[in-house]
Amino acid sequence: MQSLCYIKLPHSAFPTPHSHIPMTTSSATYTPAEIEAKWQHYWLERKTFKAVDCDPTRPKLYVLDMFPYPSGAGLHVGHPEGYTATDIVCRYKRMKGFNVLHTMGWDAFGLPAEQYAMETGTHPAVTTQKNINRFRQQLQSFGFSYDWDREIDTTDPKYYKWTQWIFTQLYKKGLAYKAEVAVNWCPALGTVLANEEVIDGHSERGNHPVVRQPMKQWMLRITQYAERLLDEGEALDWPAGTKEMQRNWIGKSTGAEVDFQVVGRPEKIRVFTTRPDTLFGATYMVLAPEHALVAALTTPAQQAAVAAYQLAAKSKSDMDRTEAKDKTGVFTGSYALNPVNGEQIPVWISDYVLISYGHGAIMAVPAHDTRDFEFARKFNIPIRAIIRPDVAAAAKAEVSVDAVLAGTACWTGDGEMIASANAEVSLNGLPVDTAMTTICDWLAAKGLGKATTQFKLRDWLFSRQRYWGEPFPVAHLEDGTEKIISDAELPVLLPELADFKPTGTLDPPLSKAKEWLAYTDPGTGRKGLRETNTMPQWAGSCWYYLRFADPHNDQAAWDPAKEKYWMPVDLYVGGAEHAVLHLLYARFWHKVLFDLGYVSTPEPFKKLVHQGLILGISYRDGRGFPVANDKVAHRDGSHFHLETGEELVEYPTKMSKSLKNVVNPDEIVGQYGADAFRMYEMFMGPLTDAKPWNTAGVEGVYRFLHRAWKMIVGPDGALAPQIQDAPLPRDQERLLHQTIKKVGDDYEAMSFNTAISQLMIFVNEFGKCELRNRQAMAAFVQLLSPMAPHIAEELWQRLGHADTLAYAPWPAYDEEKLKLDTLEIVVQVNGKPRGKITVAAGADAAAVEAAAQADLKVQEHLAGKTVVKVITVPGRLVNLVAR
RNA sequence: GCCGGAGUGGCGGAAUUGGCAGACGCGCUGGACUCAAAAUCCAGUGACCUUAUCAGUCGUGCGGGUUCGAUUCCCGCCUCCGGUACCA
Repeated sequence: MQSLCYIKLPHSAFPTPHSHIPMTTSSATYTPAEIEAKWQHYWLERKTFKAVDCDPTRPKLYVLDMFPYPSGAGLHVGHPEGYTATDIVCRYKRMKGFNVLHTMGWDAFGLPAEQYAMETGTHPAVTTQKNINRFRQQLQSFGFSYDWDREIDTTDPKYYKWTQWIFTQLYKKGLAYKAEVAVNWCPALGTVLANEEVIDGHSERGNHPVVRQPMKQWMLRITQYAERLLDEGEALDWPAGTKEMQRNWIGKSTGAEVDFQVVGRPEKIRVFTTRPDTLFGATYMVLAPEHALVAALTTPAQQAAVAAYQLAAKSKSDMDRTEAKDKTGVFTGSYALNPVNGEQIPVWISDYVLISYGHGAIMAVPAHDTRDFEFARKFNIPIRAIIRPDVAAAAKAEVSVDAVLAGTACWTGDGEMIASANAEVSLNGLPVDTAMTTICDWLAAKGLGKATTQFKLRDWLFSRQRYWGEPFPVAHLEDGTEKIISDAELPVLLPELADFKPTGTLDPPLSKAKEWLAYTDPGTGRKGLRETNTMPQWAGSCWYYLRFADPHNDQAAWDPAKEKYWMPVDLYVGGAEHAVLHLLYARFWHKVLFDLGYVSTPEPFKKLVHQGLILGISYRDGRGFPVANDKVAHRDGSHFHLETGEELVEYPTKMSKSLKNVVNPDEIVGQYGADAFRMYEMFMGPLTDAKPWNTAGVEGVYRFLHRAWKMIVGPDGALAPQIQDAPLPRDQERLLHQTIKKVGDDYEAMSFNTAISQLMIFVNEFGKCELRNRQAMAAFVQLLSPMAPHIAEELWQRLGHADTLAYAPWPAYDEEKLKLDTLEIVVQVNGKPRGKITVAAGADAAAVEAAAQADLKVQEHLAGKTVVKVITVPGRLVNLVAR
């Protein structure tokens, strides 16, 4: 493919268009509303933050926010937290010379819009557009430096055309298939429900019973990528916890599969076990109730009990099953042969064995597995110890070795193999790993089993019985064949249905679109029906970061040259709630696209950061019950119940409508301005920590911005008279250079709260000074600008600069100027600080030590003692150890 | 239960490699300005002891340990938050 890439001149090379908002302001006081409108207008109109494709002259930086679902409620204070952090990084890096890609879009397909539509009769497309407009307006009011020309919307046919195209790529690679899968079917509502809409086996709305109903579903073979998703995730610069969660989700375990011959029948039961070394301890087997062999293995006498159990299991959701604390099960009446010792062991069914993992059947070793132990105890099945517990380990775990050997206690730890031998092989006395390979070799030689690997990860259920999603590019032809829609026929438009309510049958809403449903193959003229399932919300968010590299391309999903230039995403910031699903699905698609040669990197997101939750302030009474904020009176720093007068305790919780502790960012911006809002969000604490919102805290940064303003703007609106070109005194110069270093280092580390502290220290000092060097003021404004860009642009302009400061080179600091002439050294006696001495910066250890010993206070503490040791930390302290 | 993260003043938080705990901000107290208030500015603000100063003792969830020295490292616990759920 030929590159569509071209080099554009930076925006400043073009003449500036006219403007309706005055581009010079002269007010003497800090008026956030006025200057924020002015600069937001300026940036939008001049496209200040346009990312330049394939610019070879600058290093690129792709900084991505998790794009929001544009809900009807608008943004809450949690959204702008991560967005502010990335905006600071972007603005900082532009000044450091990077070509920054920073974009925003809308993950706009999904359930809430459809539900809202059904309640109000408004079409989801209408609600979605309205919500998007609101979100865009809100995000622009924060002054985020997005390249708005790259805005994308997953519900736009120009976008989902390519979502469908990627599906065709997966399909052609054999990674998409249909399978019978149980869905949550609610007969009363006549619809299929998503897992999150089902609570305790009942529908979230209406509380109607929900049953598990098998249905043909599209599945994606993510399991084929399990190993690579695991291995290639290791090296990523992601939070360790997130990588760990993905590892657990993928859930690789190594072990063996073993065949057990059914007694008196031709069938074999295949099981997966991670502990083939415990085969001699297997005293029964368990099949999942849904296992295909259950019918064949059930003896006439057990028929009724087995059927009843199967029925009960069917009506339970996975959740119900796992919440059951007591083990349940039914004997099938059949026996199988333990391959290592030829013993006949009973075959049971129980819902503690899951049909979807391994082979849906297990060998049970009750002596050394807690679940099997509980089951065996309940049903009086023999328990045979084949590991003698390590004495020390057993003592530590408070488990009696004798009890284990007697089969009255369970031991899952290490120990010595016993009673594990047949005529051909013995595991007795072997360590676990050797026993494992020994038995696997024996099983393989006898054709009874082999070493193998299993994953917890399942294939991805990819279809939804919903209206508001991407239609599948698939048609079912009259001759029974399935056709994947050709690229030329894409997009398959979502029909504009007026009625998209559930059909009352298992057919999805799209089956109501009669005209749309009829499909004729443009090549062969063959007729058929379109697929009526839609894709899940994950689909659009699986690749949006790629589209941002080339959002308007109608010839391809993206231009390879642009993809190669911008990818991978250098920094991705978003909530930890997406740690597994979104991030794993996106990695999966990316690897498929990589294998197909459409993208240039095997991993999409180089560095990942999760912002912490912003909590609301809540109150609870003496019994610990929460009290909604509108029922709380505040007096003298204490909190009381409006009705009962009881004193309440303040504590942080997740913001919720019911507690009335949700903070609306629009109100904060309206009252204090976007700059104060942004700074407070960053000042609350470390980005990744959960932290409580306290509106009083906004006052602090708001006051700081006022002080910063007054440091530079005089009472008449002109520059403060203290601002001059005279050189900086030594102390001020040191503070300036310290501040440049500290703020830059903190931005690199995304430690914004400490950068703000340093800027506050700077203003506290310089605000007092009668001489304020103009260059120092300009540098300060630049340091401030990533966090508070509006006030910074305004002050920059007033300091005499004609152009935006967005690309003004970041100030440099001089290591030499950070140094102090004299140092204050702490003198400790036996580790306790007892005095301070002032020494010249270059003083040698002996001189410092002598000065320390000479200090009067130190001498008091040394009285009657002998200094036996002196520890000197250069430039910091002297510790005199005395006896 | 398992996995991950965190416990520091009245509150949010800071502290480089183990080197003055509490930067910065909120709140509070006192003062200046004002007819008064708000705003602003100045000073103080971990606890205890002391009339106060100077000084001293204690202090980073709890109990131990290593070290001249521990918020930081090690061992054992407690509490809170997030994730996960019988994965053989």
